[in-house]
Amino acid sequence: MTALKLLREKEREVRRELIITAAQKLFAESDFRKVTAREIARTAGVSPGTIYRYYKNMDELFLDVFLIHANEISRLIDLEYEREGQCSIHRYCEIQVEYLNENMSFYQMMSHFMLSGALPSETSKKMDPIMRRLLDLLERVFKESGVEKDTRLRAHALFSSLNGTMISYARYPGRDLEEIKKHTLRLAAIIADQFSA
Amino acid sequence: MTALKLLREKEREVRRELIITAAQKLFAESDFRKVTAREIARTAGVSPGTIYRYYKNMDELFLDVFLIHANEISRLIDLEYEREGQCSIHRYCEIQVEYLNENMSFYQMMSHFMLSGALPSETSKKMDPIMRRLLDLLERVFKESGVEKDTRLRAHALFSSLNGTMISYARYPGRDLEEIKKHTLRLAAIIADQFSA
Amino acid sequence: MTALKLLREKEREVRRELIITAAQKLFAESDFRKVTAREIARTAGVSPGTIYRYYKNMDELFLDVFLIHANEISRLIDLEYEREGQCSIHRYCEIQVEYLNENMSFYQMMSHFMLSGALPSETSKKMDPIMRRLLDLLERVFKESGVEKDTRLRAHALFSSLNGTMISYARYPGRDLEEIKKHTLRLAAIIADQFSA
Amino acid sequence: MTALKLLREKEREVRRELIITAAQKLFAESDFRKVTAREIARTAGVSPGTIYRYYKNMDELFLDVFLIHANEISRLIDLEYEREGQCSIHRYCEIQVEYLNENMSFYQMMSHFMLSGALPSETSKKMDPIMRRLLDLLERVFKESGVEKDTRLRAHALFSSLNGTMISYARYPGRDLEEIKKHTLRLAAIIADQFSA
DNA sequence: CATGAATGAGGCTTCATTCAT
DNA sequence: CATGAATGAAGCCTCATTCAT
Repeated sequence: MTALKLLREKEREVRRELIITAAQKLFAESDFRKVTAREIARTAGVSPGTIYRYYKNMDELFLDVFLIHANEISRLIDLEYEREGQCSIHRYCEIQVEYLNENMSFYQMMSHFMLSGALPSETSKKMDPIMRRLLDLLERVFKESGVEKDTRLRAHALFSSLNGTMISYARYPGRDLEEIKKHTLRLAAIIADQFSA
Repeated sequence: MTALKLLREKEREVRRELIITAAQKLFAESDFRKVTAREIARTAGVSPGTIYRYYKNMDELFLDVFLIHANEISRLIDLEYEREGQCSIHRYCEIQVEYLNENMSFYQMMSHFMLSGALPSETSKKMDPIMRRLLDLLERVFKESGVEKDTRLRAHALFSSLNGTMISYARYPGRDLEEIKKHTLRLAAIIADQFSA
Repeated sequence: MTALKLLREKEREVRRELIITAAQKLFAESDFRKVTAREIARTAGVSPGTIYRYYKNMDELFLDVFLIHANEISRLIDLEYEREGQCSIHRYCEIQVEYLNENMSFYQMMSHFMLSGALPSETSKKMDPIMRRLLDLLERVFKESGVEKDTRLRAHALFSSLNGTMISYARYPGRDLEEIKKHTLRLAAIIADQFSA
Repeated sequence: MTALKLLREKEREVRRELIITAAQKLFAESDFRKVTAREIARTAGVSPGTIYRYYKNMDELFLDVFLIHANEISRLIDLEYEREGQCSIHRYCEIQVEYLNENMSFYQMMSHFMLSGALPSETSKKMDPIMRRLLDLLERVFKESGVEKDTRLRAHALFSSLNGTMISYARYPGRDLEEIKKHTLRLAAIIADQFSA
């Protein structure tokens, strides 16, 4: 009885994973706004209708991908603490920008949601705690680096500065991915410098 | 003959202006991605087909609006120099963020282009000199503020940080435009601080 | 063995009842064409698949509801006879129209079936005896009211006239349910008058 | 100038006619609710998108067909007056029922709209005058037949009775179109009788 | 050169029905 | 026999772009 239910839930989780993974894959390949429900379904090996058993609509799926990304960055910071016992502002910037370089859909979606006008309350209800957690981590980084004033505000400023850097240079014409990574990391280092002062 | 030609060109310029102005107006009123070619045509008082005599496609028109915005920021900095004889990093940040607050389509479009994948070479050919001019100005601001090292890189970093700030908080759920302006200006001040160190 | 079988059948009957009742409830709440199989299942507390153990498809379920309605009208006429020993044409019209006012899905479904093109023979096999019984009753009403000629035809005519009245005025724009009831009853009275001549 | 405009309007009218005619043709062939926008477009020899240049949505197209039917009935009555100088209740019923037999989509649509719940105000704004005109005509028929009391109400009652007859017997299982026509005309005659009393 | 009607591919989503468990 | 997740065809409609006038 319970075993069956567990199996069901497991399967559900697996299929959801399938869909999300397919979505992420496609988003990574090109502009996420161009990716269609049908494509995701095909890539995930499910039918279009199935997506809607897991997500009320495409925006919900987008949100999910976005939140996964945000969580992953948090996890990377956690990991840094675990491994090194600390995380400098420099290191934080590096981690975030490296992550963004490899997961462009994150700030693509950030833009998507941020520029979409008022988000449905349900959306922001899901988004808020996860973003808060990320900012908490960043605030901690500041504090442990000796910054005492306006740490929350600085966390906001730094986080969005790094995103802006990516948006501004992510696909700068005439540069390939490797160059862009270098450039954005260089910019990140400068920004880190400034924020460490 | 030549007079006629001039007249023709004049008319052409006027119509182009009409279209651009209509587009800007509509973009300002809402999310630019929701604005349709027909709407722009209607607002401009021309037919949809006419838009395509002036722009190969919608993206070209977007680009034009984008470049106008970039130029306007440059002009604002110029103005500051004319009026005050100087422009501090603080003042620069203030000007840019204020402008962005009132012209959201600028960074909306920046996102649009940056996230669209490789830009057509023609696009970047138009974009480059104008962006370069803006960054030149910002570099000058740095230099005159006593910053000597990595001024170009810092210009890049600052510019994109400010944009990122706007994208991240432009439509923060639950805040009205006035609050957002205040918040982003506060963040801009912090960023300015950091970059002035 | 037999006891078990009986139990099984009992259970089957109960579940069928559950489904039908749920369907009727939902049909009563809104336009029956908008009610989905899933909704019915959910309301009945069964799974969507279960519906198909009892009905080959949705149309069969619709038919069942339709027939229940037809039977209920018959029963109301029977009741009238039991209580009053007679049933005038006027009274008949009143009963039918009152019933239709409270069970709009009846003539909604009548329309549905009648307009669907050729009904499957199985459908009409189920429909025929029940409609015949209703018309028998109405014929009897005519006969006992002293009408002798063409009673069957008149029964047909009266029955469908009353339905038509409802369809034409059921949701007359700008009138509420109470007004519609009044209006249709007034029309029914007129029709009754004509048929009593 | 004006000539061109006139031509344009002419063309517009022609294409609209094309669409409507295609729609009517398809409606006549089967259940109008099953007819899709694509089918209509294909039959009319236009693209799906074109339909939406003429109608805001499918319901508007349905409404147009409906109104055309209503007008045609009115015109048939007018014609009868022109030809015969009068129109008896019998004749009226005959005309309506004959028309309905050949244009089943009329009462299909009547049902569709009537059962759809509150009609959009724009819909009823278009519908009202045309239905009123038809009822005016029918009222005149009553008056000229010597009926003096409740003529409006009787007009309502008669009109909807005839529709109901069609809905109830239009596709009565096991009868072909010719039989149904005969049967409904017979019913119409009876109804006419009653209303003439 | 402007017009603007027509195009038609393609988007999202729904829902009756099936079928493995 | 019930379940309910998955299916996938099919619906409506939008909108950038084209092209005959």
